[in-house]
Amino acid sequence: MESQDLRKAGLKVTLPRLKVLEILEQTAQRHMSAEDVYKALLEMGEEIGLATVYRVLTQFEGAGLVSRLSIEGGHAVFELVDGSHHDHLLCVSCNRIEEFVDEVIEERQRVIAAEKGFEMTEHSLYIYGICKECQKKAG
Amino acid sequence: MESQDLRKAGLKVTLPRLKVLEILEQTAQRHMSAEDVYKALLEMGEEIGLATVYRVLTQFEGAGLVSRLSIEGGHAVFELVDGSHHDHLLCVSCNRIEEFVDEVIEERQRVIAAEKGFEMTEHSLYIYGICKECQKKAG
DNA sequence: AGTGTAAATGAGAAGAGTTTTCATTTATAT
DNA sequence: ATATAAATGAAAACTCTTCTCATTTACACT
Ligand SMILES: [Mn+2]
Ligand SMILES: [Mn+2]
Ligand SMILES: [Zn+2]
Ligand SMILES: [Zn+2]
Repeated sequence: MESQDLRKAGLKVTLPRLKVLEILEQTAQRHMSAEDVYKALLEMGEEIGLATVYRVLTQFEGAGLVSRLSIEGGHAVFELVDGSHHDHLLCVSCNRIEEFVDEVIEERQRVIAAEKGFEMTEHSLYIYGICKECQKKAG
Repeated sequence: MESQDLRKAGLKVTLPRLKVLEILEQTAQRHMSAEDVYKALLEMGEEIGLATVYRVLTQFEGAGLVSRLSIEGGHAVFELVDGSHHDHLLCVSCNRIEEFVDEVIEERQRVIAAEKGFEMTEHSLYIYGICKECQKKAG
């Protein structure tokens, strides 16, 4: 029951918020742009404005329910937070997104930040490339 | 003499291109937005349009003379390519940018891409945090 | 040096993605 | 039920960047 998650975040339980959560939970694609969410809502018969979708996603991000990927050149993409941090591989040809966790990289980042005297708050790591399927298609 | 670099890249040797190169070479700040370059040109007395600055920087990027950082939420930032690849640390408080190279991370990225069947074309890694100076100021 | 032609430029319009504004509606505490 | 603060929708605004198109420029070839 996600009404509780909303209340915990200090957010009123509204239809747009519940529906956006529902989309994020039930969608086949884990990573969705605001536009994707907006269209999924329309297909579901919910006429929720795009501005509201942006607002709600941003609030969810603030509440730690959702994380935002800022992909080079493109739209922001959102995904439900499900506990653990991970980074991403992106196919530049078909936009497929894969996830990975690498403790070696995570640790090196901490060391580098410490060496430079930085108090690390976060990091963003994207590996761009051509996925297996797209390599096949290209021959 | 950088006219040669331009010619090698198949670009005509024009005043805007020479001046943008000059700015990038002589500036104190290694990392500059298009706007920064534009303003530096104005201060130098060169009335070169912002659209031209964007065009020239994008062409320089294509020619491998310049690389572009896509920083979360903000403007793109450009820097002269000087041989080796490096990644960046960014202070979220004062926008200071520091550079680092870490072969362990570079290698792990190759391994991860290979494991996922990706042909890696590039990567982007930013460590966000608070720099030493800003930590002092904040107490 | 002069000429032709393709490329480059400047100014402003357009574009994409996202945020803001503001009048109206809604959730929720009383 | 009522009051009130918060949320919403629609459109406008915003920011950064690219495009359009008329004019200018670089440079290959006389
Ligand atoms: Mn993910
Ligand atoms: Mn750099
Ligand atoms: Zn692909
Ligand atoms: Zn700082």
